Amino acid sequence: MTTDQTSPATGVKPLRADARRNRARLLEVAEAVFTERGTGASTEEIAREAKVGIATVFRHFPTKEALLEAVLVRRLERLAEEGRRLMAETGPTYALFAFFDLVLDQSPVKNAFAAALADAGVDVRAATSEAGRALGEVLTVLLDGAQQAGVVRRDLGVPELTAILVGTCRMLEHLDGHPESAKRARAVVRDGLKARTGSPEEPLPQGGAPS
Amino acid sequence: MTTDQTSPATGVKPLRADARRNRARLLEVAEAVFTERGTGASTEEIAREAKVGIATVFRHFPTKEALLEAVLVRRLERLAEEGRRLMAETGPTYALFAFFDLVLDQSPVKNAFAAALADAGVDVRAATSEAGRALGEVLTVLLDGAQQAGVVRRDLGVPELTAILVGTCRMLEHLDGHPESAKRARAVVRDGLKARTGSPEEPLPQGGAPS
Amino acid sequence: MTTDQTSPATGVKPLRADARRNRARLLEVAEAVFTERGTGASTEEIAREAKVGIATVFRHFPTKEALLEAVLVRRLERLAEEGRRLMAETGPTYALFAFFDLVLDQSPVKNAFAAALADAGVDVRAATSEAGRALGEVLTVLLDGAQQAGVVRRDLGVPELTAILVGTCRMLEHLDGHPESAKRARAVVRDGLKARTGSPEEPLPQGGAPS
Amino acid sequence: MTTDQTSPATGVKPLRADARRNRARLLEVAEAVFTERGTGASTEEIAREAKVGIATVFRHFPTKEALLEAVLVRRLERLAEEGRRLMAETGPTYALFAFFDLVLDQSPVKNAFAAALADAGVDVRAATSEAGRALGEVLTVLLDGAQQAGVVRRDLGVPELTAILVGTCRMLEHLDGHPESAKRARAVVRDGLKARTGSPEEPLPQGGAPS
DNA sequence: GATGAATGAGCCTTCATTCAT
DNA sequence: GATGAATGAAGGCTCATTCAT
Repeated sequence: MTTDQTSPATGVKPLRADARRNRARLLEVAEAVFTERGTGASTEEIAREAKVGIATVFRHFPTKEALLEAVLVRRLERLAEEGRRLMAETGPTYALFAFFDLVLDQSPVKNAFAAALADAGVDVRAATSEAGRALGEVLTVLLDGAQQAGVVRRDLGVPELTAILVGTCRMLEHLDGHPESAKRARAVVRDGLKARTGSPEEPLPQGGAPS
Repeated sequence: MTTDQTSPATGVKPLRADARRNRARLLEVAEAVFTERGTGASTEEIAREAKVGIATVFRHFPTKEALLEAVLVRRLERLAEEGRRLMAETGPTYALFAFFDLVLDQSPVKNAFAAALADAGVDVRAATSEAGRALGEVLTVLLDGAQQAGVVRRDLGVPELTAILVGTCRMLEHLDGHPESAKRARAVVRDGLKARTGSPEEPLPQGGAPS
Repeated sequence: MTTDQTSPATGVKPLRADARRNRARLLEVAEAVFTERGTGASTEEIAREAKVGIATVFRHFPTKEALLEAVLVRRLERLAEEGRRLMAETGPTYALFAFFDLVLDQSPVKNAFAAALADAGVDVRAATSEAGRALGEVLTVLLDGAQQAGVVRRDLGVPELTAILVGTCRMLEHLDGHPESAKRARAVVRDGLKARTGSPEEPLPQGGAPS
Repeated sequence: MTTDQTSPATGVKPLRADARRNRARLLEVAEAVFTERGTGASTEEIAREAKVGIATVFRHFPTKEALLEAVLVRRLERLAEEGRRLMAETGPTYALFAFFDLVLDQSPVKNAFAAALADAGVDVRAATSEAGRALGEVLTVLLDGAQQAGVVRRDLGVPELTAILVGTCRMLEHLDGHPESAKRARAVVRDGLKARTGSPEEPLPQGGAPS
């Protein structure tokens, strides 16, 4: 489900076998390179690392920005998938926290999830994208579950949740190499998310911020 | 106190009047441009915006990185100053939260405090720099005060605090244009910072401190 | 022999036809431009003269210095080749003088052999380079031959020879446009090279060697 | 005679005391810097080393080229003076060789006499300059003396002599750090200059090359 | 007359993107 | 469809030279 390859209704001509392989490898490599060297990494470097001619990159992704977007989409898709999995495996009470941990546990350097989201205004489009919406739905389910279970304060919606996740990524990035400190910073956010006993927050109004 | 112009003992030759004006304007403009367009903004653009020849920029800051650093230092100095002021005006119990609010209230776009800190490895040097150390001291005082007053959990140190501040900036950046959501995200962090165990009697300041 | 195009064992990927053409043209043009306007000539000018985009120059030679070095290497290679040829065709007695004449006969303007050798410390690496060593060997053979034949003083080695050649280039450069004077200056050096003591019977070649 | 300062007939307004001092120091420093770092050394560096504002340099020498020329002229003047001295002290037989040695003994690095002469076409004007002509006359005397004394071949004129001197500088520059080799190279030139016994060269025609 | 800040042209180099093979 | 060479627009930085103090 991650990469559409044979879905008959997409209207996209099915790629040749090698082309599909190239595309997949490119995405893989691009993700690695972008997260390691930042989005400023050169297209040529990605091509080299993927052992592909530069022109091949541009055949698959007409623009560097398109490549970035594709990488982001893949990430969002994967996150949505993992969210669904956690919901099923862990149950509503803990799934949200498990999801948080899962995202944050990715090496902070590798975790340019945030960076990718914010960079170059790509996020705007990403939010409206299919993948963005799908992830939004998953997050909604996770959040609802946790709130129903009474373990997360009720005044939060998906937009806040996303922002908090992104911000926490940044925190940990800043504390890279200091695991003890990182642990404490995470505790701060986790405790802040918890439903506060004896202070019933007003419920969320509908429709507010970007997902 | 920010710009020495008559201090007799600094050892730095006092700049000519016009030069000082240009330098100041450059820093101002550079801060604006860097925060608006990111640190990738071209030196030439800054020169243009400051109505100055490109060489003038390089006369004042021999390197783009030097310019970035200068902007950052200025910011750190300002923050330290404001921290000191808040401590004096607001008292130890509320000063830390007031400082947080003050930092976060700066237009999130302008608040590339985080970005500047993280970018280009500048932060490393910045941390060791005079300005970084000064700010560190102020933060220490603020944090100690709040912890002594029992309003902030005791397992936090300045590094965690800084990271949390940076991360929260990011959060709000992500929620730019959605003040209600931003308010809630801030509440999450604020609550997370509060001392947890057995101190329900200590009322937390609501939405900042009296100023 | 100068440019390998089909040699199967070089390990360097054979360039595409057009690329090879460009590379060759670039070297040609660069040699001309550098010798005419000095090594300070701009890369852009070379690109323009070669009717090539500036980036093409940098694709072939990642650095201006690399380009300079390539030009120099080519020169050294050519010289070594000609030295070998002269040795074979002219014989040990006259080959060295013939080589001198050949080098000096190149239009003095074009003869920045010296300039290239001395400029920018490139010479250091050049001397250790393959090409430098090859030329050194050829010179050794030429010199040995001439000394064995008794036509060149025995207190000279290759280093002195090289320096004398370079210096004589400079002389002639200085006398460009005045062939009579140049001829006399050459005679001075030639006579100075001759074996001095007790070998008057060996007649020196007049004005070069039979070719 | 080296620097005209009070000569009433030059038409140049006599400089203020400090101005004259500055001019002298500038020439001194410029000579040092140019010979050490090459003529590419920046004007600003010279100003700094001379402890003078950059504008002062341009007040005295309206152009970098003008400065270079002035340095060269000073050199030529000094050389002429030393030539005269040697003629007087050493006598016609040895004066020319002494002059050669004197020039060549200057540290080859410092001996950008050649470089300066050749660079930027300055030499052309220099040759026609007062200083150039003066040096030419001295050289004529030296050469004539040596030829009359029978220690230098008769087919040489001043142009050839100059070129040989320049070229020999280059030789030694190339052999910098190898005094033994340098000594041998010098011997080659010296021997080449000597009158050859039993091969009476044809006398020089009048008027041939630049001085 | 001295100073040093300002200037803009120019240099080397990089990079996303297009074109010929 | 893949390849890699070619392209030109920037970008950071330097330097001779001019201008205001």
